[in-house]
Amino acid sequence: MTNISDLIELYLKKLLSDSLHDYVEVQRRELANRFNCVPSQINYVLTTRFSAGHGYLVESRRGGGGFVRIVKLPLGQRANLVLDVCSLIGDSISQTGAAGLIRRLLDEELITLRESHLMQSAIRGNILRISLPARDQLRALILKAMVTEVLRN
Amino acid sequence: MTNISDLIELYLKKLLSDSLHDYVEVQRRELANRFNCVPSQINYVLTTRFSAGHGYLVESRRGGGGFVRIVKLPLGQRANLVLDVCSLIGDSISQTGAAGLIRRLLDEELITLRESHLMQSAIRGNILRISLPARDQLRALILKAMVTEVLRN
DNA sequence: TGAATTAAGGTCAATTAAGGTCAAAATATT
DNA sequence: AATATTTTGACCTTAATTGACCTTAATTCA
Repeated sequence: MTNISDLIELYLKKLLSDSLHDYVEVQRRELANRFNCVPSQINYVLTTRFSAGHGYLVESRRGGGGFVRIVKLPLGQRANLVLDVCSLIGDSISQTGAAGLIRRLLDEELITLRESHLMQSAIRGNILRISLPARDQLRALILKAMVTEVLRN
Repeated sequence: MTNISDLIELYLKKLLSDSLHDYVEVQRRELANRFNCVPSQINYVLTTRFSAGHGYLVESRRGGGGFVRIVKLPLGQRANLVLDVCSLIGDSISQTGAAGLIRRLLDEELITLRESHLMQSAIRGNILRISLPARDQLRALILKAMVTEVLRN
């Protein structure tokens, strides 16, 4: 791991975790200077390691007194997301209904592929072997517990 | 045993056993240079001697500052692990028993923290609200399904 | 005030530095 | 001799680094 980009990434993440806020502000020039690289390498690091997909938001301002602000987006920002999903589940849900919902969470990148598999496996009909009205109710309970767990924070 | 591949294999295994971690990082170019062979011979050694079947995991990165990381998988991380864990669970398991097992999977880094939370939430007693002998049986079924899902591959 | 200057940051393409694949040739084994 | 394993090299893909040129904002000064 002798490349500069990784070092810059680490440095910025340290700044972020040391910060009292959920963001950090730096100067591109100053940073480039500190790491002995050209300024555009900072942009390279920002786009390859601090993209929205990585959970970051980068804002900047040019000109005198310019800066680069890196904001760490708390995962699943919307506070009522868990409530929304839980009310979507209700107190009874079919296996296909549950599958579709888990799929949506995956598409929204709120859970990983492994997590989606994990959740699917826990609520399959051949596992929850009890008679039908109760089975869908139990599935709803388990699914809501898992969603609440994984979407919080 | 005068072929280069064997020497490279030995060299890498020595690096691994000398390492403080369960992995070692090398540069393909550098290694090829050290053994006076073409870089692709390193790949040959990796695929013939450090495959998953041999209990190793190989990751790599291209480009500047690229590397090859060889991870030695802890014994038993292979296919029969699922069987072992499942027989450990049996056909009935208490909540504390399940919690301990999930904790162990986490410690062994077979699952992530989030995944462990996910699994715990799915088998809690207040979720599985049915009378007692049946509840532990249901928990065993769910847990085995989840473990099988997440540990395969 | 308004133009010139200075001080930032942005874009993009070229270059460099890795690692990957695959199949042919060479060598060992059976 | 036939088969399996090892060695080699040509060609490919990905990631990092660099630099030339562009845009925007603040400051200075005529």
